[in-house]
Amino acid sequence: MELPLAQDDLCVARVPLFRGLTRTEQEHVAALARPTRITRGEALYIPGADVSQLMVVHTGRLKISRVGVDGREQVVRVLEPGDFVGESAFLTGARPDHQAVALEDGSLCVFRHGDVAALVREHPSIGLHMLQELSRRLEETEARLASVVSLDVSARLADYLLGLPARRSADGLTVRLPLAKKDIASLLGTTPESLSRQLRRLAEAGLVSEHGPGLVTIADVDGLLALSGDD
Amino acid sequence: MELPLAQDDLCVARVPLFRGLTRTEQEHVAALARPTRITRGEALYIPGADVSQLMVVHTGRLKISRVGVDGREQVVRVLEPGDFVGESAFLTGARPDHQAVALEDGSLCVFRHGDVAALVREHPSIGLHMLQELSRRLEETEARLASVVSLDVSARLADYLLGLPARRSADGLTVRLPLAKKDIASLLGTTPESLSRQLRRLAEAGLVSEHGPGLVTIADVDGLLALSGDD
DNA sequence: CAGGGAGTATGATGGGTGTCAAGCCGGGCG
DNA sequence: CGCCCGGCTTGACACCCATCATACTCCCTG
Repeated sequence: MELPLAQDDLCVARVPLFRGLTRTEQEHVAALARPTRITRGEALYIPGADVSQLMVVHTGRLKISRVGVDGREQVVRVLEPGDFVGESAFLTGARPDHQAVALEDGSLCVFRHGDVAALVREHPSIGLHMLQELSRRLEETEARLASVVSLDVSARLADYLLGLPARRSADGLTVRLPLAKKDIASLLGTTPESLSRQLRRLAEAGLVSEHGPGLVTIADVDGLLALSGDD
Repeated sequence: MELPLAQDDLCVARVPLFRGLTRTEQEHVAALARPTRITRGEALYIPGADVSQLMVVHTGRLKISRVGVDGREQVVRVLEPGDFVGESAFLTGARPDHQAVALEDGSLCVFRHGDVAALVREHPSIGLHMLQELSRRLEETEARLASVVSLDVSARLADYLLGLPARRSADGLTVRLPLAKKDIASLLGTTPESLSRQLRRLAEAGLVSEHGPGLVTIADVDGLLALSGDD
């Protein structure tokens, strides 16, 4: 019984949702969590499913996406460790119009909605953290909407690259693309073809260069900044 | 002292945020509210302002919009009575990158952030209602993002018209456009010119017709549905 | 190891729509 | 009352970008 307990503990401790709780409170929360393994490509739920749990990502990443009437996929968001899904069913009772797929093997902490409701009432700070997270997501989505409407693909791509975690390297900053290019294209509201073309343009202009699988080094940060929404 | 109290009371009672509270609790909340009048065209706050209050719309409507680097306005959302703004500053401490302008004369109930925090801790249901509202907004914004990316202007316009509150009339359904057409265009992620053209197309196709100021009657609901995202 | 599917790159092409420009109309303010 | 500004419409034009098609590479699986 030692191992699963330790797992729960980790899950609860790392998550912003439960930050600020005392050790004992965290243990109480952990007792309600059901740890679950996920394998790459696995669908946690599909559109219209009855999601009755709040799922907190422990390790691995999830891709949330819609599928349009024509079957085309639209990436909504990518969940990293500490992020959660399933709150909207919990809050509004609505069925999701999107799906969640594991991008890689990983693990989740799953809570039943009823337990979450009790936790929120017992520990208002959990509700406040959820509010903060939803507010952050809303702002991010509004920003993406604005950029799709007002910026062309190259500007959105420049924005995206500049927003990635970067590492100093010999000839500038090096970033690792966290997603398949087709998914990045979808996130940016464009197609893989357009993304490929624009990335080549940036390379031809000497602003960036690609080496290897998903490794991009930014040679001219100011050049990219000028292309992007500026600010 | 009777009149202002009655105003506060109304404000609190009508708002989903404070639904489910007992009479005494509502009175307690009302005591913290500061009623404020707004006049058409007045800016409640501008980008970068220090918003230290949660504002609940009592009467009238507000337009939330961003202004791009080129000065072009992008409508984010329209607030109706019962809706609120200012929660993001309260939750994350961030300055807004958007502005709020009154679409018409009206009134607000304003709460100081500190009071809101206390209220949420005291009455968890308030926090839950805020969560529900943010979750709803997030879903709406994600839906708009998806539609801008995957639907053309005519489909978005059809969607929009079908989503408006309608009244049965002689030759179909009649809706009243709740916004200036330029604002509707912005909301749909397009330009006034394109909106005007597409609306004319719908009229030429016999699907809709315009009479008077912002009055549109939908002659062929199924025709519009076929144009829109279907479902 | 060979097959196959998915992801990606590149080219050609057409269409939707943003942009610029001009004109119209209505309402608000002086 | 009449000016004038802002919203709206219509037209012409260009261009970005989605689409279709093809080909290449890599990884995974049988």
